[in-house]
Amino acid sequence: MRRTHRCGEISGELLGQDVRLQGWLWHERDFGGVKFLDIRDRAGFVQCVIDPTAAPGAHAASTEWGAEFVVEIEGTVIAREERNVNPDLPNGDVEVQVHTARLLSRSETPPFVIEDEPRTSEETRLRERFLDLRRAPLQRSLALRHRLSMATRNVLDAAGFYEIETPMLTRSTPEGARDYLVPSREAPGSFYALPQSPQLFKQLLMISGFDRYFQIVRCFRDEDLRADRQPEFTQIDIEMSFAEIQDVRALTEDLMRALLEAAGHDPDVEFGEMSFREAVDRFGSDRPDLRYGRELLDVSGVFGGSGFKAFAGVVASGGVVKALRVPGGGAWGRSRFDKLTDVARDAGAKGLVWMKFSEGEIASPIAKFLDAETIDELKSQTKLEEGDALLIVGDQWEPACMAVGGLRTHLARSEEWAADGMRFVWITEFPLLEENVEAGRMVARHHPFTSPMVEDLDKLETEPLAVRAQAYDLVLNGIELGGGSIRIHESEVQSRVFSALGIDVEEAGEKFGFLLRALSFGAPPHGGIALGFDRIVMMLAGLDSLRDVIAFPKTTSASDLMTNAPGGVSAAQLQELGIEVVAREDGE
RNA sequence: GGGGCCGUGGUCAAGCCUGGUUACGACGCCGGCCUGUCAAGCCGGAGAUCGCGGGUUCAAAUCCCGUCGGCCCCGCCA
Repeated sequence: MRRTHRCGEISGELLGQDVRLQGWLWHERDFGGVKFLDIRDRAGFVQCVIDPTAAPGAHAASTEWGAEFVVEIEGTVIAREERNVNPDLPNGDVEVQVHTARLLSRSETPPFVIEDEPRTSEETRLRERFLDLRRAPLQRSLALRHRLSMATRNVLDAAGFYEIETPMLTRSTPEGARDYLVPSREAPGSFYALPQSPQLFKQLLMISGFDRYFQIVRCFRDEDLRADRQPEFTQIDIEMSFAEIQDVRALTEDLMRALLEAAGHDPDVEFGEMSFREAVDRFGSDRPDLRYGRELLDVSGVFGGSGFKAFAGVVASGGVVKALRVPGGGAWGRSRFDKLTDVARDAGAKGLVWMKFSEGEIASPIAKFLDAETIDELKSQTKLEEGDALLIVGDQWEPACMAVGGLRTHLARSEEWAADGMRFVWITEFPLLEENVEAGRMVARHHPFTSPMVEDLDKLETEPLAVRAQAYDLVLNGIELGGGSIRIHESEVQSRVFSALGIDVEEAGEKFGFLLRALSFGAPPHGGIALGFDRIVMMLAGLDSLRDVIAFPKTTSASDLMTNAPGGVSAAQLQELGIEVVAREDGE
């Protein structure tokens, strides 16, 4: 017999109705006589009451039940007496008076209690993920995830986009992250790569004339993980033809507003815009969190001719001196500043100079190098007030900004600077290329198919690092939600970019020949964006770990504690693939 | 690749720094009592190779070395 309602759907609107419920026995409260059962399903739970005199059969049947048994009860929805109402529950004003009770499935004693706030380790939760997923917060996360994916499809369908699937078994290409490889049985020694993104395929779809494409698609990157990074993750991948930056951005903003609405947030948000240069200069980050100010201050002028030779030298050689004013920092002791020095070093600084203003006195390790006039100027330029501290780094522009930006981000977390809210900002005008010290050559900052800004095209050969890209990132509260670009649609420009990247004609032909060939057959101008779907769900759910919005996530070492993946395979499987596993030498 | 924190009954966790009788406690579990609770309550009970391996010591959960696993961060990754 089928259920008549979900447990969480029982409410005052059903008073007097007979219902049949099927769900998991959550809590049981047995008073010897009257007994309460909370029956739970994905919609919520409802209290069911068994009166031993009115329903002796049900009372007897339920005596052997335990937590997480799957049960069926039939009963009548009744109002609770005034004194028994639980105002903390959505349906705490009613209960189900049980007539009959039936066991559908037994349960072992669960390793942990299913409850909203888990009193167990994440390790145990991941090992027993099927039980962890029964918890209401995860049920809510995945329900939200579903609503957001539906909203995405609705918005993009209405805007004329086709959802088209692209291969999961593709080929490894240079650039970007490390690939996950899949060995070929037909061609031993050859490998497929799982896609880092469908980048090339979506461009080919544009060249094929599909005009507007999207896909909610799994991507794979074999790199070290973080709370906001999983080895496999989901992107909302979008590409459109005959589009310029503003078209992609406007569409993305429409989509984000729809997603905010679907998640129950105010969709009336502003999308700021800031060039990469401005973001680094003001916030020391290419993904600034605008929920708090604390902008970087440029004090190069103060230190330029000062007695502190290290900074004076930096300024003389074209560098800058950047400072962060920290209210409350005047009370900090030496050890706190030492820790911040470590933070600054992690962020690339050679060192950190601090200065604090407390009880009318300036204290700083470099105070003895500065005359009173310089200190006064520093105080007035930074609007330094009693109780503040200054954190100061001198270096070339980008490393100096990024180091102070690292301090800003670090202190924002420990000092809880961020206010509530959703602060979106587009970061634009990224450098097309950047220097990769390890590789000893240029690499694409976004990817090698990104179009340079037209006005910078001439510098591609002469001053490549000054070339800006038609690329843009969408940042929300300091988290990068995604990024995209207008692509190169002329094979001649593509060849010049490959050349700037140090990819020779032969290599380009071997790895990307199909793209270059496609570009030569009439490629429309096109561009797009890829948004991190897991991150969007995480942000809109107000969570801070991707693992809480993915049904079956992996650990920071890319393993699945439930299935124990990755695992070994049989010798026969390896032989079929022509693969031999060799022991890794120590120290490698 | 590097740094930090952690691993003790089914679960969470104290003890570890300063080595020494039966390893504190809570939740859960089992038994009993209880007719209005909602993390029900009260009484009683069972349950632990202290992640694994080695070392130091008369003696190791505790100190040392290695290793495996989890979390956070840097590098890496968009």
